[in-house]
Amino acid sequence: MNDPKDKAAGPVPKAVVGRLSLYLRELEYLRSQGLETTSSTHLGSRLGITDAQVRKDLTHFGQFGYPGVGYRCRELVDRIKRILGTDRIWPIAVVGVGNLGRALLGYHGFESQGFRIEAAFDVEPAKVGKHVEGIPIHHLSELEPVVRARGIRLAILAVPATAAQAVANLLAEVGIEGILNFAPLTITLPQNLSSVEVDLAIQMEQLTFAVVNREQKS
Amino acid sequence: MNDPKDKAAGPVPKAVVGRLSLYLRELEYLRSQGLETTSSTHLGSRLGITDAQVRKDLTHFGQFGYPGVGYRCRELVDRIKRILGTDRIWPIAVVGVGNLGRALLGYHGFESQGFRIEAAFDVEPAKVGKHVEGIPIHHLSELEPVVRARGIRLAILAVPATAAQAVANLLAEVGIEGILNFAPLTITLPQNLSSVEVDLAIQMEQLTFAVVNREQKS
DNA sequence: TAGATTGTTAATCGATTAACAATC
DNA sequence: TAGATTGTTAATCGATTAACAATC
Repeated sequence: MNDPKDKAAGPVPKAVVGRLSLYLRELEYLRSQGLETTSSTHLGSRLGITDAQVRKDLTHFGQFGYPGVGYRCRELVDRIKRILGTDRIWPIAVVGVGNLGRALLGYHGFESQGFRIEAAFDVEPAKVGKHVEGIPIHHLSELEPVVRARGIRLAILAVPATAAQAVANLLAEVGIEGILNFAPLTITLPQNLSSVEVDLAIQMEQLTFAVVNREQKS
Repeated sequence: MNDPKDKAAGPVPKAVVGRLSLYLRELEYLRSQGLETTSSTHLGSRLGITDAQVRKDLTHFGQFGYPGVGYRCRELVDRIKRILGTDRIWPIAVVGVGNLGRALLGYHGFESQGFRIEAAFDVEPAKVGKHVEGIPIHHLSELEPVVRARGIRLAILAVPATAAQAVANLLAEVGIEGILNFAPLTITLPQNLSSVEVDLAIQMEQLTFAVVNREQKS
């Protein structure tokens, strides 16, 4: 059942996991184009990654390729999904139904990757009880029973920055294991809880830096 | 006017720029708490960054600190903003007014960091001509005149994946210099155009990987 | 077989950390 | 002054790339 080849031997650098997702995305694209096999060179080229890097990254998790042939797209997709944990459906809770939260409830880019938003939470009476995109909005006080009933392990945190730490604490209490945090601040969490930060203003700043400093590069 | 100390000598690693944004965010928080000075140790601690790293990062751009004293928060905020290019207001165009685009039009996390969404674009007749959050939605064919009239240099790409490359080409044609890309694919761009990718499904995958592989870490 | 491409080792490169003289 | 903290150099660590025998 659990092919040991899919388990990493040592600790895996974060950068490698990020590239794994890129490989997965690219492989799914290649498959949609009708390709059955690909090579490390081909796979990396559009992503700006060298062939050696692609092979090295994959060997963290086992052997996936066929010398002289390359990689079978379908097989590699399955393997990477298993490594990332997206070979199953993850029910998700969205906490905070403001502009961003509402958009995420309607975002269709999650489904195909194994994520299903099952419940939303807010504290505003005007929102509680309504449905958005078919997803029920519960009061935050309902968090624990809903999370338990639905087997939700991951949450998207889309509340205002001022409320983020308190809500994060609550998520930790009810046993949530991973948080995708859109609030623009560092939240402190118990170490048995993982988080990934998405700070949109910071992403924009990376862009302005690149634009402002471009002249020097060329 | 342009203090040469704010210019990097050599090329700056991408990771350094990312941390610069984190320092900025943390410094603004510290200021909101009433602190006037801080130290490399203090600044890095909440971010999980060593004092040596903080100092090293900053010295890429000049000397900002006072031995024995630390860094003056206000001064360092101003300096980092100048480095990132956010010491001014950047007018932004949002292209694609679906769920995500609409949320971004109402997202208030941009304003305080120097970004102002000035115009939105779509091709759906039902949307064109309307206003969302006070921002006018133009037809995509109006891109060039609006971008020129408003001095827009940056765009947020929030169109479906299938349209992303074509719209990106259009953005390049009208002279946009930077793109924040929410479409889950690699777009190819002329090299005088920078882009930053935000793929939400990939962020979720980083989270599932962390959750699924946590046991091994401890 | 010849050609292609893997997995892996060794070499290179770059980034992080430790240490400390200089400074306030 | 003594204490604190910087900027910077040298040492360490880790990640990327190059090269190539093994394999299909």
